[in-house]
Amino acid sequence: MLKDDFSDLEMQRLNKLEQLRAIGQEPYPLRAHKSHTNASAVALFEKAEAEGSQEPVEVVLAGRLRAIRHMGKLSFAHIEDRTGKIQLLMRVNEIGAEKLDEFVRFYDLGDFIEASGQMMRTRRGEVTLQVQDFRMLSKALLPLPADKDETVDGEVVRHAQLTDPETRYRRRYVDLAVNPEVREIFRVRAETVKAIRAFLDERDFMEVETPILQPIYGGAAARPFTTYHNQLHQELFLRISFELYLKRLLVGGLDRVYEIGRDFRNEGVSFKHNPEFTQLEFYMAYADYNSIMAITEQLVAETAQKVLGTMKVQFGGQEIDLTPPWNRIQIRQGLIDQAGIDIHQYPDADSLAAAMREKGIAFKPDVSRGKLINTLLETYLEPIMIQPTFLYDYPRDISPLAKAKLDDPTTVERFEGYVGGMEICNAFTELNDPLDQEQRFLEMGHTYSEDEEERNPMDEDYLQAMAYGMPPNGGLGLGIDRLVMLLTGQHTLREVILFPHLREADDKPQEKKPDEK
RNA sequence: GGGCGCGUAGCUCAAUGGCAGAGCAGCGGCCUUUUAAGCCGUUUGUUGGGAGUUCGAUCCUCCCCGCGCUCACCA
Repeated sequence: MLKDDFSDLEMQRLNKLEQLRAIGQEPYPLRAHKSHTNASAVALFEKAEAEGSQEPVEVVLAGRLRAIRHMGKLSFAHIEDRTGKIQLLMRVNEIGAEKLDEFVRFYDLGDFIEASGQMMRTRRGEVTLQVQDFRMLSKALLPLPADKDETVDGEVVRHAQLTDPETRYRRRYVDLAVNPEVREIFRVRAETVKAIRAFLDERDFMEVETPILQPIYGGAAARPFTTYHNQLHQELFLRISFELYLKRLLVGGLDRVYEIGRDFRNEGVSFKHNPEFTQLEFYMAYADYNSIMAITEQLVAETAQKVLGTMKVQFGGQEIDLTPPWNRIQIRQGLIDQAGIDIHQYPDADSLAAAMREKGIAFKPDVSRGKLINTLLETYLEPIMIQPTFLYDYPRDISPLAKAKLDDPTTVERFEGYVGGMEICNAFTELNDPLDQEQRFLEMGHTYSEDEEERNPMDEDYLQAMAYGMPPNGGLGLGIDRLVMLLTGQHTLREVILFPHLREADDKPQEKKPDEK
C-alpha cells in the first residue's frame, strides 16, 4: 500500500488529511470554482486601479501552495497556476480565528487550494488576494522538493532547487511542478511543433499517419526494435523511419505529405540519441534537394521567429543565427579544405583508407568508401559547423534512397543540415527509378553482411509502388528533439523529452533478472 | 558494451578510520503587511545495496544497482 512506504513527514500529511475530513472538509472535492487565472486576476486589479475604480475586484483563485508565511493573526501564502504565482493574505479579521487555525494546522506546501476574496495591494506593493474563504482542492501527501525563491535586485535566486538528474527524469512531474524553466522548455517544444505544422499546412502539405508497426523496416540505417503479433503469428518491427511509406503516397497522388511522429532505433543512448525520438518527414513532388534546402532553412528560421521572436539563438555559449540563407559546403570541397583529402582521387575504399592511414586518421577497417567519407565528415566537418550549414553531395553507397548526380554516379543529391555541430536534418532528391532502386537494395545486401542489423532488407512492395510511377520529388527528415534543443539552448535530448529513456529502476538490488548471465 | 566520476535527511550540501552535521522543509511556541519573513525550542538517517579488511567503516577493498561524463555504436 502507498502509505506503507510513508515517512514520518508523509504520515503527518496523511493525518492532516484525516483531520480535515473529521471537520467536514473534503480533501479531494469533485469540483473547483476558479474564476480567473492568477495572471488575469492581477491584470484585472491593475486595470481597475489605473481607472481609479472603487469597485472591489472579487475573484476565486486556485492553485498549488508554493510558499506559506504564518505571522500569528495573519498568514501570507503564494499559490501557483499555469500563469504564475499570486500572493494570498489571510487575516483573522476576514476569515476568523477558526479558519485561520485550520489553514495553519492542516495546509502544507504542495496542496492545491481554492481561495475567494478581493484583490488588494499590500504595503510592500504586491498585488494580493485578500482571502474571504478558502478550501482544499487536493491534499498533497508527498512533499515536493523544498525549493525557495529569493529576489535579489530583481533577480530570482533559487535555493535548494531540485537538480538531481535521476529524480528529475524519473519523476518528471515533480521536476515540472517545482522548476518553471522546465515547463518553459516544453512549452517551447509544443509551440515548435505547432509552428512547423502551420508552415507546412500553409504550403499545401497534407499531414498523414503511416504504420509504426511494420513487417519490413527501412528508410534509415539503424537497428530496429522487434515485436510480435500473437494472433497473426507475425514478427513486426517498430519503424526506424517513415520514408518508404510516405513516398508510396506520392505514387498515390498525394503530392505533398508530411508526418510528425516517433521513430525507434535500437541503439546507444547519448546526449543526442534516445531510443525513441520525434521526427518530421515531408516529401514534395516536383522538388529536388536544392528546393528542399531552401524550404528547410525557411522552415527552421520561421519556426524560431514564431516561437522565440528571433532567429538568433544561444547554444553552447555561441550565438547562432538561423537567418537564411545558411552556409553551403560541398563535401568534396569541404574535405579538401579541412582534411586535405580530395575524395575524387580515391574512387574506392582501399585507396581512400590508405590515404587516411597516411594522415593518421583513425577509422574502422573493412568499411565502405561511403562510411570512410562519413568518418572524415564527423572528424573534420561536423564540429566546425556551428552556424547553420548544409553539407551536400554525399557518397552513393551510404545513400540507397537518393538519386545520383548526373555527372558523377558515385555521388548523390543529398544534404544534411548542421547547427551547433549537430546534425538536425537529412534530405535528398529522392530516387524514383525502380530499376535503380532495386539495384541499390541489392548493393546494400552485398555491402552489409547478413547479420548486420542496419542492413536494409529489400522492400518488394516499395519497389512495386515505384514501378507504378513516382513523381520526381525531394524529401526531408528533421529531428524535432534536436531542433528543440537548439531553440531552448539545452545540450542534451533528455532535457527536451518529457520522459527520456532511463534504465529500469530496480527497487530490489542484488536480484538479477532470470535471463541475465 | 568499455573507461572515468558520483550516490550522505524530503531538497541543497558538509564531515571524519572513532557518538553523522548545517540551511531550507517538518514539528511545538511567539508574532496583524510578510515575501529565502523573523525569533525561541525541537525531530530527522539502512550514509544506494551486499560482502570483506578492521577493536571500530559513511570513509579502505571487492561485487551489485542507479545516475552523469566519455568512447564505441548510430548512412
